[in-house]
Amino acid sequence: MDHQAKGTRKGTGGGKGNDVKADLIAVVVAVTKGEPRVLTIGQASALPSGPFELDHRSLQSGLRAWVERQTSHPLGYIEQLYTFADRDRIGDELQRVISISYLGLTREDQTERSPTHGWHGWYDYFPWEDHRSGIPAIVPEILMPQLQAWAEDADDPDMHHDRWQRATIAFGLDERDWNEELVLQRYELLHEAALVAEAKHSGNTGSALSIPGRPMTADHRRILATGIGRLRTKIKYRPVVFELMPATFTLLQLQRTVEALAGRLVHKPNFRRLVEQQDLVEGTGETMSDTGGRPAKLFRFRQTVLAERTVAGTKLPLSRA
Amino acid sequence: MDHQAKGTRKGTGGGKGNDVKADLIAVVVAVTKGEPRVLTIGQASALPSGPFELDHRSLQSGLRAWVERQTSHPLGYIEQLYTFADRDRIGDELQRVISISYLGLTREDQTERSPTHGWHGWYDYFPWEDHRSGIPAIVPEILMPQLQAWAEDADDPDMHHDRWQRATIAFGLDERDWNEELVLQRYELLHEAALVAEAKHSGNTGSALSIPGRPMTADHRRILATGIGRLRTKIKYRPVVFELMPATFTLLQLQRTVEALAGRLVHKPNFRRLVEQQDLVEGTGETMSDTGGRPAKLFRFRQTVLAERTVAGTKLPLSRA
DNA sequence: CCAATTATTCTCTAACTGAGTATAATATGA
DNA sequence: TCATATTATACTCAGTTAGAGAATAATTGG
Repeated sequence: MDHQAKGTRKGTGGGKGNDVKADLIAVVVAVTKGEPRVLTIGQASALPSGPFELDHRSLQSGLRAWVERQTSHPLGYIEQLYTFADRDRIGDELQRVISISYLGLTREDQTERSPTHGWHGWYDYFPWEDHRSGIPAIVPEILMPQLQAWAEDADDPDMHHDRWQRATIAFGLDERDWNEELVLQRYELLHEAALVAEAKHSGNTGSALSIPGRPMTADHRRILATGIGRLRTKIKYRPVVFELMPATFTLLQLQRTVEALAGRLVHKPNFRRLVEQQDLVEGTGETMSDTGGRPAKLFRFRQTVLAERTVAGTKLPLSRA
Repeated sequence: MDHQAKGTRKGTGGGKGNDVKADLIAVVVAVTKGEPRVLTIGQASALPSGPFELDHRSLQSGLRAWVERQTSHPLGYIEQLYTFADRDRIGDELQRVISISYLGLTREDQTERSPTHGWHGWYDYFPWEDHRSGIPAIVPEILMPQLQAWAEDADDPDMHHDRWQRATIAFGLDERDWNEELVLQRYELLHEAALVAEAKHSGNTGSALSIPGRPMTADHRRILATGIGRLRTKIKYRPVVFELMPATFTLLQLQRTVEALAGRLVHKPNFRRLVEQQDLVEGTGETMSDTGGRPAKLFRFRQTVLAERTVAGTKLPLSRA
């Protein structure tokens, strides 16, 4: 009954039939005591989220409002991640839901502890992603056999080959090395192979017991994977670790934070060299008497770097072993 | 220009008034005869777009449907860019519009020419972005003086300094070199300084005549800037140029395409070295008698690379001069 | 055949990376 | 007190890569 919008909109326009709900959803990350953690609500199984409302000034401010309402935790740096509109996000209504996801970085507020929200180590959700102490046992012992079985379960040889190749690429098998950025690819592969709890459409082949990692509501774990992947990529070329560090810190603390995010260790002397060469930090003059050993100099980030944040090339060395 | 927006306010069926319209909008790029071009509709002043509808299977397929309906041009590779929900995207209705933008890569169909759509060189919209023949005159002669004036127009010294610093970073002044990826930052800077036609809120200081680049509807030019920036970043580490090339090509053609996108020239021998070292291409055995001179070998992309597209590190050398 | 033009291959140097070693400054405990 | 463990910090070195330029090859057009 209502078409022919004059000028403004072409095709099917003014009708309510195509209206959607827009959800804002946040992956909020902090690193506490060398562990990367994510802000959750409910039983640690959901990310903070809520509808985009008319009185939100922008998507960003709407997101901030929701996170602060649900967790009373203020947000610093945020950046858009991805917009989803999957079929399986529709409830029993006919209406669709669009999810606009964001990545946020903060420092964890150590004082307060609330029943409405919590911080959880992100490797609880992705145990195969932490390679700081070598390849986690779960990879060769559980994931690879299951993925191989899944590949062999394919209909034709081409599909078999394709599945297995994707697995080897994603998990860095034969000759290839582990690429810590492929967090999303790995999760989606496991999802496709029905090895994560969220994938329970068709016949679950009794492998339910070996399903790895803590699951989340709806597609929240996929969104978390997106956020982790983005952050792992980003720390390599933009100085965003800042947002996760206290005002002053030792170089080892900085290194441990990077390692926590990347899920792999870096070569200490090379790390220092790069950080100092790039003038990312400056000494405060003070030192810190840490856990036994020579006291470490304290550093802070240089203001200039923050100013040029949009541009600066902050190559952090992420080497093997 | 308004229609009798029925039920769009508080009582949309099933909704509480927070429903939104979701628009899909596409930056479709091709490179023809060494010029990067973008697919437009209308008077070359709008990008293909349309509402996300209930019968679209996904955001991607909805976008494909709209582009093909409006331009009868099929899309190959597409990737999500960004989701906007600005105030100024609202018409005079109360309802909001969310724009989900995508980047698409194709080859231009040389045969057909239609009145409903067209291809336009993207440097028409961003004349300051093409540095293939050195710094365009418009930068030192028009943009920098205007930006300086804008900086000096600031309220306090801090703001002055901040504005000018952003300008020097974005346009690669004193000591810094031009960073071709900062397309969006530059456009937003010019927008903020009211140097582009789209920024006509407050008093336009008579500089209307010198406003550079062809404007677009609403914020389409900003979305185009986002797409160009993303593409310029991406060609450096992922083999996406493929999508823009014919089945076989010479190495110089490949180089010219990269240069067209990046808006800067590269060193020919180094370019070849990198492309060949990485096994991106393989010779077809044939050669091409080009425009006078030694015939060039023809190449095609290797299948393996396409398979590993998600992972491969395709470093293209983008040097100065 | 000569000049112009483009393709292709090589060379050289500076910079950067990955990895390992050496030295310095503190705490701890025999 | 002094050796030892522990962490911080500095230095070295080989292999690789990046930027730039030179040299050679195969054409076309006079």
